[in-house]
Amino acid sequence: MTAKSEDIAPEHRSEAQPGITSPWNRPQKRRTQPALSREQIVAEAFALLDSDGIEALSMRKLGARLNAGATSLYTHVANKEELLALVVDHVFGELPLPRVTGAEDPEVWRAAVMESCEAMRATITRHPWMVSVMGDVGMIYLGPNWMRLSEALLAVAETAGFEFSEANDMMSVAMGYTIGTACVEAAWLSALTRSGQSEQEFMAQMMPAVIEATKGHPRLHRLYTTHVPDEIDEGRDSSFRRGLTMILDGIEARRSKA
Amino acid sequence: MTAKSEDIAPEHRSEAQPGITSPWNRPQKRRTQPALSREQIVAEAFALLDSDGIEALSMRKLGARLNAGATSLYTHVANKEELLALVVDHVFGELPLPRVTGAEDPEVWRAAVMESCEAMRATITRHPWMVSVMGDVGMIYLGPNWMRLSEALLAVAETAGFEFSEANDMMSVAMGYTIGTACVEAAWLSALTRSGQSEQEFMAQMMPAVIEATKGHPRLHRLYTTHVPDEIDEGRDSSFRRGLTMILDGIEARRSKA
DNA sequence: GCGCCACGTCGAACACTGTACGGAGACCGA
DNA sequence: TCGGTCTCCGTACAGTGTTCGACGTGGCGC
Repeated sequence: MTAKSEDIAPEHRSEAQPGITSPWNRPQKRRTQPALSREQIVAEAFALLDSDGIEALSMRKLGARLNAGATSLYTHVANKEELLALVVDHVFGELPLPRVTGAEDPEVWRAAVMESCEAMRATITRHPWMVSVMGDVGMIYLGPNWMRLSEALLAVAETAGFEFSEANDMMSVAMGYTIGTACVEAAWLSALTRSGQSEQEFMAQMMPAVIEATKGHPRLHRLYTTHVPDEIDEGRDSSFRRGLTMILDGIEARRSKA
Repeated sequence: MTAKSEDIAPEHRSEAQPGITSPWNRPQKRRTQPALSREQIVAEAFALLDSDGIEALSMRKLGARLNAGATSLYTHVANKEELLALVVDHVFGELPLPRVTGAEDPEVWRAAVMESCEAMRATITRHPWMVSVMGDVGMIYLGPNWMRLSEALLAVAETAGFEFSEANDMMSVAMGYTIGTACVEAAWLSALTRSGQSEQEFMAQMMPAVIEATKGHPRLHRLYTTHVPDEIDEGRDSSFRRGLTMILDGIEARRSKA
């Protein structure tokens, strides 16, 4: 489990009693198998990102959490960017795959796409550091979990009767909207988290700046002062769902026209 | 213009001819006004980002390009994050505002929204570093240029006859889709740029990995092997436009139903 | 004219970062 | 028993963002 002193409790490490060798501090049976693994590293990086955010993830801190040296990680991971790519795909692994069976029914495929998009959005907003990461990591669209999800969505669209290129269009529109919206929301949420305040407090504190900034912009002024406050949290959920519904309407209309 | 030697051409700097004082190298009229300005710094950061990418932007390098010390920047900008926020809004300043007049005509408002979204997407893909930046910078939605644009889009929707909250929904759907799509594209483009190859070369080199990754995913395999190659560049443009059209269809349908 | 103060600039320093390199130890097959 | 290979990690390097204090200058009150 640990790397520096395998299977020995911390209080019995050789550093604690230098020079003396006893049955308790003598390193025994060292490393029959690698102490670190890629999965372990990715999982711990994930946990660190979730608890302390993106700026807290350094190779040294991650190594420390694994009871390992910073440079040990490089035998399992090429560099930090690759690690981040692995973590992102790991997160996508949390997402449930949409059900394909029965997708001939418009109600069913719409619900399937809707659920997938909502799950994706929930995942991104639950792990707001993903927004920073996705910008730095160019290639995440070849990760196994992302591919599984894409394939399943294409299968849903195909079963629903979409032409191949239509299915592709549908998927990129729905996912594009989902990712864009979720990223904007996540940026807000991570600013919120960094401030350490509740959303109400944060907005109250932000209010003077908002009023100043919306000077000369009556519609935005109205939007920020009257519209936002009364639908603070699930307002975002329903807004997202409304948008996605409109998009699916557009997709369906286009198909029935053809 | 420069900080170390104001208004003296580079070839006449005192470092070039140490000891000798002549009318050309003698520092004259030192600093009647601050040598650096926020606008200057933002503009130079913008240029540096465009030419060398996000990882090349450091306070020291930026200072050097302005013939100034790194720490001098901090009198004009609180920290790097604030600088990035300023740069992002500076980029949004490039965007043309949509024309509001005549937006009662469905053809007109659709074209206006379309043009704004296409301009936004073009800007993000032309400056791919924006993707990395938007993740780190929480608060960019109070920048003057972003506000100008949002207000104008709301005005278009209002003129088109949308209810206030409908107008807001429309804007967030269209912009969410645009930002999401553009970010995905920009991530690809910046990976492409980093590789230093043409898109064809890059894809050819990537092909084995793609084929490996799409094993067991027949639809993705077909998508990546037959669909992409023949629409390499403006394929993305037309794909984006198709998606946006479908979205606007959905928006319009929802409105006429109500 | 003189003194003073505020302001913009910057060198040095601090605490960190990612990662290349080489050594050290332990396992496995011969 | 002897390499060879694999994993781990201490050290080191080049860089990062940012703080602090010093320094020179220009403008202002007197």
